[in-house]
Amino acid sequence: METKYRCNCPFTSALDVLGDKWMLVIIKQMLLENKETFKDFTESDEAIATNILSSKLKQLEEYGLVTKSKLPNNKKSIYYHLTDKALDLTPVILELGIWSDKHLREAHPTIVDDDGMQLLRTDKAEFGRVIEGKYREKLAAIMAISH
Amino acid sequence: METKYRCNCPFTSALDVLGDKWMLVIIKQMLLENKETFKDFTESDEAIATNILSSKLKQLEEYGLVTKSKLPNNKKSIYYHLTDKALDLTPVILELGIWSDKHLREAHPTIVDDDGMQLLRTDKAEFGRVIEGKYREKLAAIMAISH
DNA sequence: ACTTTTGCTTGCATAATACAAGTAATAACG
DNA sequence: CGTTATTACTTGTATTATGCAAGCAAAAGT
Repeated sequence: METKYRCNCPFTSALDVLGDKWMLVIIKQMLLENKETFKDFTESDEAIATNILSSKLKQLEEYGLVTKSKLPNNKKSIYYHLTDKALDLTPVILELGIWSDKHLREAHPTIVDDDGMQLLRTDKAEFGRVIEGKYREKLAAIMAISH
Repeated sequence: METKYRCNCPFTSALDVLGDKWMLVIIKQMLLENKETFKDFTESDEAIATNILSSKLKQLEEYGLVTKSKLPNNKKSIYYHLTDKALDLTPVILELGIWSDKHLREAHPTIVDDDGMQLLRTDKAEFGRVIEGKYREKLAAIMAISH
């Protein structure tokens, strides 16, 4: 893969990497929904096809947004996790959620509105700290035992 | 057009609307680069094809992100502008820019780094206020004379 | 041993995007 | 007034991205 950047605009360049149907969704699933393995992703609500998932995970790796590891007690499963570069996309994802919460409910009334969304609405920074903290904890645990 | 939302996740739903190669780029061009007419867009660095531009502008209208107007002294040009719903995407666009600034320069060294980017880096909130303020001013001027 | 699970790949269908050309309605110019 | 240029598109075709179904090898479970 060799990304063709459309131009020198930083905003457009970000979208050259992330502007498709799946990249940010997969990152969100890892960050917010504890998805770690191939199977986890295939079972998610978004129902990504396995060939797309496979190719997107490869792209994410090439961009340095995702790394893989195996756990010693499980030779079958591969664990995917986010790098710091991907964790720095947290604000982008949060802002998308805030916008969605405010503007998409009219067209799409069944969008979830749980405690998490309420926290995001009332204290975005705290929401960000909480999820990033949780993710880093989990990551540390996995890294400690993976090889 | 009838958007198929993949699921009830607010983040994914935002990407059902915005997650493609062009939607956020066009919004950015209007917000940050004073693009207003069909011609403006075709002449931009991103070099969008006219058929894509046409279909994306239609989508943006249908989503309530863009409206059109004509100026009394010009029967040829159609002026496209952002709605409040689209202006609320400013934080998303800024966060994409911040991420790009921090992480994409290595892979794509020619990304611009001007006064605007410096302000974005050092004072995101101020950057947001400035560009949104400027846009609203311009919009008010156009609205005052359009029919 | 046999079956199931996991992490993929392959083949084919459809949808999104790209490129080139053409068109109708203005507007500008001689 | 007639000719040319500009603007906002559409149409046709090629290429790329995504979707769906099936298959497959390695590991795990029974």
